[in-house]
Amino acid sequence: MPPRDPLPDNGELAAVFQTIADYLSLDGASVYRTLAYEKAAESFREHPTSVAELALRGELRTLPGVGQAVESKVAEYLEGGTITMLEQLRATYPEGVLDLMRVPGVGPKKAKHLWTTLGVDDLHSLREAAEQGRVRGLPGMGAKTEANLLRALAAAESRSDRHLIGAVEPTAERLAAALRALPCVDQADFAGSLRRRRSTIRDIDLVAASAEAEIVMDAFDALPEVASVQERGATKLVARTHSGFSVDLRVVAPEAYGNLLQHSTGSADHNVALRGYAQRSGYKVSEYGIEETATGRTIACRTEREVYATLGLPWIPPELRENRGELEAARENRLPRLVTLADLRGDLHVHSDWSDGRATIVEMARAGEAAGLEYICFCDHSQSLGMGKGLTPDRVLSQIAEIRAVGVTVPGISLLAGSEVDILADGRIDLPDEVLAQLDFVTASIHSGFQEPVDRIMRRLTAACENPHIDAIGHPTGRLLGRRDAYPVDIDRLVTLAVETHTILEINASYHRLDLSAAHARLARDRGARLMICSDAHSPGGYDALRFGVGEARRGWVEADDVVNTWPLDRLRVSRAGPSH
DNA sequence: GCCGTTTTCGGCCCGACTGTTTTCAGTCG
Repeated sequence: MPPRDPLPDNGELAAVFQTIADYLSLDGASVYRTLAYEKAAESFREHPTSVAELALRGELRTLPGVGQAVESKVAEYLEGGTITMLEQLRATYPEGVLDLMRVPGVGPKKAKHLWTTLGVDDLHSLREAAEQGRVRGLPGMGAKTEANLLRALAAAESRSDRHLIGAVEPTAERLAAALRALPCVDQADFAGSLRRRRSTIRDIDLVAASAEAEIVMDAFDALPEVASVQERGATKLVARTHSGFSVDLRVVAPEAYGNLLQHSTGSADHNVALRGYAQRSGYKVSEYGIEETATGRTIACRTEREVYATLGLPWIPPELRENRGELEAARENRLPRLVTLADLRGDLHVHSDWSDGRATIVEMARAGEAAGLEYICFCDHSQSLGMGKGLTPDRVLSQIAEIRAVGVTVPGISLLAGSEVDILADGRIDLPDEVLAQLDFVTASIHSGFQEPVDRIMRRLTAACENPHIDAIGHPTGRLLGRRDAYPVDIDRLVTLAVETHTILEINASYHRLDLSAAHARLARDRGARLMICSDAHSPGGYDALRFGVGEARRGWVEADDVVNTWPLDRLRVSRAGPSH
């Protein structure tokens, strides 16, 4: 039987094997077996080229975590679009039970129990059961569990229809590139919240410059990533991609491309404010041009810069367009000189396979060098991190030696030895001071006790900031976008503390975190706190995340000098030996 | 289920925390 056409992409294969893993955990399979399927899913997700083609060439087992069982299941899926074992699991458990496991506090055991004893088979029936007080009767589940469930469900619902920027951007980039490749298209870009670098995005806004809107829209409709077109007018269409994103495409004549790009980039608040400002200066702004009210003359702008220039303003970076003072700043010529990706000289938060990273110190060093970095700091987890992967004091000392040794063999990049040390629930730091003192740079993070009240959390953060060996606080609020809210942090007090103790606050660039958030980063920066934008890379490709961190920082009006990893290493070293240490 | 100079079986995934317990199961990182 010939393989399916078109071949499934890596994301689809990863999703299939992740689903098998989820079902197996529900089914009570061995943890190792479940983990094996998860590992295969991750391998597929991470692989840069087509996994399906790799399988057809018989080379699938070159991927880490793929053995005989996974290989034959991929083959089965490529042939028939289905896997017998998965179908059997589907027949046993309603698909909605898997959703239950994504609610914080519900794992496979509770999900299965909720289903077998209460008949709860999706999020909706879980909410009903909790509201009716039926959950608290189950063994191991009391009134508090029930209340936590309801809170988690409410939080999950309020963020349901937004996607993470890192999940959306590759699709948006491919679609924009496909438009640019059309002969009748002069220019095309994504606009909207994605261009403003918001951390979550509802839909993809695309704009194209062309005199042939019909042809552009026909071609777009025919793209392999486009699943269906819901609405279509003369210059605008709304479509859905196979990856589940909603896309708005607007086409305008090249003469007015700047107007459309500006209009579609938004935000709505920025545009309302801009139009008000324009009106007072005698202009009317729309996506088709700027009308001079006195003469009725319309000025079409090919570029966005012309739009702002026509109104007597400098170009405003998209990340600032939220009506949070950017118009006043532009008018008074005091827009910030926002930090850029090119400004970053180093990355102070990188993992290796010494803890939960997937690559060796050499591999991470080479990849950092290839990413254009001058220095990186290995901050592997300390002993309390689970999975037995955190480093004991002895292992930390061995790792320091290894980093020094590798540093000699990879001369193009400076390697620092650090740690991402846990701030334990009682405020203790997970490594003794004499070990911390050996390290070049120490970041302290909270990885447990998220439910604690704000004063307990603050006591822990205070202890970390006041420890002279600790240089930075990692992902300071612990939020996981779309999955988990921040633990309660009094950000005002944390920033004050950071300034007083010269502790750096991280903007963790992983698009699952982006923590500090833009709003918090702006507060920190206004108060003179030092920041760092770090990838938290766990693999060679992980440095890619830096651009998301830069986007979040720019939304927080952060300039290069506010960010210590834009500094040359010498300046960073001097500062570490400075007054606070 | 995967892996391998400790090698074809037996490790791998441990410790903290929460909420419910009267000694611990489930969840999370």
